[in-house]
Amino acid sequence: MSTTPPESPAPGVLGVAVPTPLRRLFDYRPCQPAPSRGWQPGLRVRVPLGKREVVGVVVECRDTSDFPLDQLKPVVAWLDSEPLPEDWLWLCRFTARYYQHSLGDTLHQAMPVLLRQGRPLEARIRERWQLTASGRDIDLARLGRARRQVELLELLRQHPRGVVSSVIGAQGFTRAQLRALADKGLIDCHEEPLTAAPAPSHGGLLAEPSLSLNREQATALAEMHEGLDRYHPCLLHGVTGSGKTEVYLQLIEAVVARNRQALVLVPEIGLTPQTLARFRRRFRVSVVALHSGLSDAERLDAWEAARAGRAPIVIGTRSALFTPLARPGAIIVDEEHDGSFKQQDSLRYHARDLAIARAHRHGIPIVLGSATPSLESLLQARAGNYRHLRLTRRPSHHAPARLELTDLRGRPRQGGMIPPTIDAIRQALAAGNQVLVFINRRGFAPTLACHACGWLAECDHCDARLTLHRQPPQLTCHHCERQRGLPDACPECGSADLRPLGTGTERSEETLAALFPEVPVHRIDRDSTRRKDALENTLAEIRRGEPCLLVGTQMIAKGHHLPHVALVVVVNADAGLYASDFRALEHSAQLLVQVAGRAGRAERPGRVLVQTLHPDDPHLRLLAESGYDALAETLLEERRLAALPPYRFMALLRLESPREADATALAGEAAGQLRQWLGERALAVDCLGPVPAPMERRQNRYHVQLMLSAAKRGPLHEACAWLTAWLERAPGARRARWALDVDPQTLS
DNA sequence: AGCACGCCGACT
DNA sequence: GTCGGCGTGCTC
Repeated sequence: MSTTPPESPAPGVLGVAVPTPLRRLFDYRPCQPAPSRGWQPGLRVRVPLGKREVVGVVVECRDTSDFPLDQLKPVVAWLDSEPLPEDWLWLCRFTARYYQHSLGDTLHQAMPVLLRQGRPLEARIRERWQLTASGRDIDLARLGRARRQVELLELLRQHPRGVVSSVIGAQGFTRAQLRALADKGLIDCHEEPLTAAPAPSHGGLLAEPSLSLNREQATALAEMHEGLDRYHPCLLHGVTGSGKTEVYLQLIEAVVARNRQALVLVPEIGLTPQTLARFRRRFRVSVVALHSGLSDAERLDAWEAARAGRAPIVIGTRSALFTPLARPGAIIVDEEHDGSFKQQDSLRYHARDLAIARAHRHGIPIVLGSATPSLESLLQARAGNYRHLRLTRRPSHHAPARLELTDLRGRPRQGGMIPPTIDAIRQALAAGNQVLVFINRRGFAPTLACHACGWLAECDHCDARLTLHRQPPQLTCHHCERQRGLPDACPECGSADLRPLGTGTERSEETLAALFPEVPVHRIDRDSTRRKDALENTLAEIRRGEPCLLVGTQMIAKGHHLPHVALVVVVNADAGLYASDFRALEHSAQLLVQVAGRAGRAERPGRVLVQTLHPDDPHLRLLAESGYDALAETLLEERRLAALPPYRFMALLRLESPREADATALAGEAAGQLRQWLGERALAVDCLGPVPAPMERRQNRYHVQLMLSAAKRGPLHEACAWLTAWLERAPGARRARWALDVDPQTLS
């Protein structure tokens, strides 16, 4: 710190954000003594709240309160002497405001668990032992009979940069032996953070050389290089296999070379050991990965290292967006169209959108990468707000595999597949290739039906069919996870003629195993990969390249390189074609392209067979014949004509209650009040509803919604702010749970 | 959200 | 007699 902060008088009141859903600050009196550098926004404090004590964050320091001053409780204790980073605080405040969420709750979610619990924010320390000059020179014979001390010296001689005490302990040396050598002046130790960057070694930043770039990649990278010191959003729009990752790596290289940090966000399914390994192989500096396997302590270490600037490269999923950075240099959002960037409960933020805001605030470049960009990002690029950088070439020089639509109508199916499909699989296997069969439904069959009376197995708690599973045999609801045993007879008519209806991954696996007994069949879905490492083991087996069949859900479509797959079969492409959700087409096109991209990645062109009941569907045909970009243009135009996002902004008020009437009544009252308020101010915001949610009953709760939309964000935001304030005060608002979803990703 | 209080039904 | 169901209200 070069300058001391201007002496400000001790504030009489602290506005504290506490972890409750209430969208306001709670005021407290400062405690004695004050933190050494005075009271400042960003300090964590322990405060009394009702009957309990919670960890809050000071947000305002002032001298007045709307609450009676004599009723203010004092802060119990401060937990930081230095505030949490200002940028981080800014990001949380922006997020809370944009998504109409409580600031206290937002701050809590943006913090590692241990900070929420009041743990101090400091680097954990370890000891590193090294030889002193005399330790280096001494003749080992002079240590006499102290055999272990000699061995310890020898160990340290092999490691000129020192050895940490945990390693020394693991080798069976004792504290006493260390002390003895230290007392003789032969060794000494210093303390370093547990997450200390490896000492700079010769050979520079890279551990392996960069790959050479083709012209398009080089152009994209040069474009990014030009804007390293300013907000510079780029849409890196590159077909599968066009080398987006190499562009990311070289951008990161430039950022780290300037002593700045890079933050990389990947979809939930994209943070695979291979992805991580590729980053770690390339750089000599540490790559901090925030994945689900970390303990709370490791998460805090990573957060602290990033905040202190010791982590040059941070990579993680959605929540990693909230990692503080001491010297932000660039943000990369890979597969920016992926749905997992939007949190679907509680604080419903979109990490990609917040990443844009964050990059803007920091004044740094941001790269959104995708083979199938979201319509939102495409529109921004088209409007000139994002630089549109295209990568159209694949190193293998094949065009990406074409989708071949095959007509399911009137043909017999086995495991969901028609004879020509099965023939194609046979040929591909005979040629020594691997085949991927994609079905976006896990389980054996989507439901169980009575052939005598038409009864269907339905969930008691949701408006949904139960999925039939074979391993283990039971009926499961995929919406509430309830499980039931298989009935022996139809509960309606008593008939024993119960049959599976439709096809899931288990059933295709079974059919394929019977049809092709000579090759192994690997199933990859949430059920088969529940065991830890199961997915990685299966993928390792597949990468060996022996002919085999892969059956899986979208889990297999995303992120994995499967170079030996020559044929991809999409069992049913129709799910997204006629769904009620306006984004269903966009998402299913992205998924189809993603799946198709698995075919022919190595030196062979691949085939993609897409089975459909609607081979003449214009959207499907456009996708198959002209590709994603052409379809996206059409979809954009349709959205514009229908006044839907991204041409209009939306917010969804979701209400739920065990009694339908409670949710509907509250929604109706809120709608009435809001419409009146909108009318008085002549605000251009539409309010539709209350309408039942697409699946009205889930887990025995009834879901109702109110849809707000507007051509401009401003009025919509105002309406949302007013609505949440009204609901928070409304007397009957506790009869139903409610949540506002700004920029909803799905309407269900 | 927690966590209290408070008032009515079936049990050791 | 009390254990406990969830309606209602409050948290600086």
